[in-house]
Amino acid sequence: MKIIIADDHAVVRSGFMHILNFQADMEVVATAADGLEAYELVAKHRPDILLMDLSMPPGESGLIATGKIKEDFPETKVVILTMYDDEEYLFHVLKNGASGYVLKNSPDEELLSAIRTVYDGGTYIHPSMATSLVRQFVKKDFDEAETDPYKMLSRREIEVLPLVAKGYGNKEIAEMLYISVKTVEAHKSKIMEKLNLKSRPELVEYALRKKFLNF
Amino acid sequence: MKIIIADDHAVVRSGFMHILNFQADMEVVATAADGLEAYELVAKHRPDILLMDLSMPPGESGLIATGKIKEDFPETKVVILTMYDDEEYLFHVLKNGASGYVLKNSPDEELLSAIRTVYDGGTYIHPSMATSLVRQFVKKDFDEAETDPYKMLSRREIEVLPLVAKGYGNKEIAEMLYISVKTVEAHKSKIMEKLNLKSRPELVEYALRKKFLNF
DNA sequence: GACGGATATAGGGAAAACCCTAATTGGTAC
DNA sequence: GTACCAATTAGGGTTTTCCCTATATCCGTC
Repeated sequence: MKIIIADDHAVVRSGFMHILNFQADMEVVATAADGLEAYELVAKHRPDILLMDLSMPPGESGLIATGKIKEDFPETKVVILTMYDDEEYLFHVLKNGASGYVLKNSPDEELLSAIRTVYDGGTYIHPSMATSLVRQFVKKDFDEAETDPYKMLSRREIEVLPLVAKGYGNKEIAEMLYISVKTVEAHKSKIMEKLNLKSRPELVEYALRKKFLNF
Repeated sequence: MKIIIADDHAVVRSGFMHILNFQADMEVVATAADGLEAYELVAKHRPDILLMDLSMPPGESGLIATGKIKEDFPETKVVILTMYDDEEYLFHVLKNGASGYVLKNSPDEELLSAIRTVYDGGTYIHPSMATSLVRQFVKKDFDEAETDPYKMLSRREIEVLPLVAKGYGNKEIAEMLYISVKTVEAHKSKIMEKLNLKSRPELVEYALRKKFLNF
């Protein structure tokens, strides 16, 4: 099978190429540094499999590219390789047409197995994430708006989130916003519920990721 | 030369191993998923080179591990492989004793060249960062004592600071570091005293400014 | 030996966070 | 009218943090 690898890190691309070219049934025909380049190479080489990183800053992301490639080159199957085990990413990627979702923190054998499963017409998802997928499938239809904190959270929640993340106490936040401590607690709890965050460190990380912490 | 690879992503480790084992003069003798494991493997194998990622959450970071390894195994040379091209990271890493700093967004040849340079007793820095280093070197005597957390804080304090800033509770940090809650409280208090920080938000801001939160 | 720093830990009380539950009001959509 | 969400607030119990004080050991320096 013909494979293209897309990852923003050159030595990482090279490493994957070495792994895959060791397999008798796999041949890496090209490598790309971002989604745009991946699209162009898919158009040129028409591979069986595109193995692509999800996040390739500053270039086009694997998510965007997946959608375009599935639309224009449906015979090429996309396997996403990523560090993100957050189910939100998984859902987005699958909705955009990817056939596989593999974590970078997986052994080679799993990556190879995923590629072969997808090549044979199946869909591969890391087992630890399959449960999340089923649960989410049962819920109401997933909506694009749900990835954007500005659409998921209320205005007040958007005010409270960075303050909590910056380490201000509930009492301090209450004084800043002219509300009661109980209200702050309630907002924080609701934020974590809406964003499915289980701990304060997760909240801080989320705030950092979403660039909420500009001092 | 004997090499150990440390990176939190299994397939990435494997990829690097493939690249390096292709070289007649290189042999990968072990791989580690975090700083702690890297330390143990260095103790066991006494490699010539440790090729290590800078950020390996949730395990011990490459920065912390570099300091420990340089202290206890000075004959092993550390090459940091990272996505971070920010000079702040570079300086911290070099101060902690690393001999090489290579960006993941580099071609194989550069990685191999860096390893060989370091093995031969040199120091390797990506050319794009060398200018920054010289500029900062000129400034450094003037500013260093005042602003350098690595001079102001003890090793343990440097471990505790980012954890506090990330929102982990004292109890959680105590469990992570195998110390008592009281010790965590003491370290945090000492950190704030030394850095003249008056509140938790100031501590978080400091940690962000000094780029402690991606470690 | 004296001193200081690093690391570790304790006691104890007050304050705060966490967590669960519950309620009210206003606005909007059906 | 009903249901839902946002904003606000409460009660109450448990856990944790904060803050102050104190101690011990080890190591390095003078």
